[in-house]
Amino acid sequence: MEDHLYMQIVRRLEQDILSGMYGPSDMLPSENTLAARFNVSRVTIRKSLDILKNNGLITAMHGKGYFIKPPQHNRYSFNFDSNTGVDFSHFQKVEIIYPDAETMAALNISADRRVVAFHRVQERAWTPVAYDEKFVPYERGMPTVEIEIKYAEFPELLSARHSPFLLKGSIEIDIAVPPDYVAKALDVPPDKPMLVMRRFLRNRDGVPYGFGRNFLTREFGPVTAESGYSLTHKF
Amino acid sequence: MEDHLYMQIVRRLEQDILSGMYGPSDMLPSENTLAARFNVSRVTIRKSLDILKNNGLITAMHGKGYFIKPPQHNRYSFNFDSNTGVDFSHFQKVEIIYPDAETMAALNISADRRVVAFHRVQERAWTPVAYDEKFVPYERGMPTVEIEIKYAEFPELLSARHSPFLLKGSIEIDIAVPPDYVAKALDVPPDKPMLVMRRFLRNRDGVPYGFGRNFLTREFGPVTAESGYSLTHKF
DNA sequence: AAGTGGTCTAGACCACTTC
DNA sequence: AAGTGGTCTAGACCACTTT
Repeated sequence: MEDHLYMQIVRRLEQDILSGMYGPSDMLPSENTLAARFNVSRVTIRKSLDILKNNGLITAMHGKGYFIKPPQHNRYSFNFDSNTGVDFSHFQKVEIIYPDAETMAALNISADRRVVAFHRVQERAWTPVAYDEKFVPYERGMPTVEIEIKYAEFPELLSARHSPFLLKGSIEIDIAVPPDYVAKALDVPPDKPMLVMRRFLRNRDGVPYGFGRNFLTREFGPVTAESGYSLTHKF
Repeated sequence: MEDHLYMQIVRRLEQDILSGMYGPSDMLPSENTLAARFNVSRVTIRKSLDILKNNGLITAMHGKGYFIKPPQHNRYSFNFDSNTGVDFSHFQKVEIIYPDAETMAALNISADRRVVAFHRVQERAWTPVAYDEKFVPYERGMPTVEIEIKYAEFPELLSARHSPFLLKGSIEIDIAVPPDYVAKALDVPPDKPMLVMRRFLRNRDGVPYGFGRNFLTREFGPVTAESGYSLTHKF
């Protein structure tokens, strides 16, 4: 338990709000009222209210007051670890190849430019549930493939060589027929569409740095995302 | 342009960090140093640093200092509006029906309990690209279907009747064969799997309040999500 | 001991809203 | 004019890390 004043107040107000003490779009007591009630300075109250604001419980209106805010259900977020829902990551191979059409487009490179490809099968309970492949443009003077293996993570591989904090990531969740080698490795029938997560890493100027595909079997299950408040503690 | 001191400082530090002035896991100058440099009080500097902290650019270590934080690419978020990527929402019908197996499970109700179902086809450029259906347990004393129509949004419908700030939302993105009436309405071949987003609304105790399915055609495109810093302004 | 971030205070002034 | 949130200050004390 945190024993800081502002945290106590945050938890207290959280409880009050979630318990329905205030109706939707009701007003909270003013900063000065709250400061007096909790016997703290206005600065401390403001710190508490700031946290509630950031967590989406309330919004402040200048000159009016603080209002209860219904949870927003239009922004969803989910974790992607390339390890979530996976017991074991069976490394397949690293190779330097000419990219397929999709990889070419994703990395914005021409057909004669080769890429380093990392392949692995992801298992759960000794059953393959996903296939993950990552592509990085191959550059002369790159460390040998053997050395790359220990950087086989993505984007960690890139972080080691480029300014990591310049990178922006995005994911596209789609449905696609996997390449034959993926279907074979996952032991699923070919020509059957699968859930696929395409990952893109770009720098701030939009220049692609890496591209990855993650094919998920039925056993893997759906991709799940959540919305609503973020609370400082559970009830 | 904001002319507040703390915002000027935030933008300035953002630029410095993103331009690569500090290496990864480098230290920022101390609060006192920054306060002196920008000629503001320590409180103001802390407010600026707090914002950078919340946006994921830095982390503070007690007794040590502030450190540049590489962007995290394991948490992704996306918008779901049931209107994004859609021009026009063609309302199909509202009906009170007995639920299918999936809806029964999602709403945790028995087979003899009826549900109110809302159907609509979502179009882009006069072409159907998605089918959206929502299910709510039917209760005696509910307003008539005609009245419900104006609440045909989801979860707004529920918000009006239940404590809205008690609701938690989640989405499952999956691949599924649509029901015949969906395939027909979207003019896609039956028995072909589609991208589907299942939406769940529960209260804080996990009790289901609403369930929805959103079938996306190939024309709709992938679901896209983003990771990385959240910046206070664009460069 | 010196430096760092973390908490908290009392008070000033401003901008906005309501009466 | 009174009340509200928003910005900013100077200063105190604490907890943690380094030297």
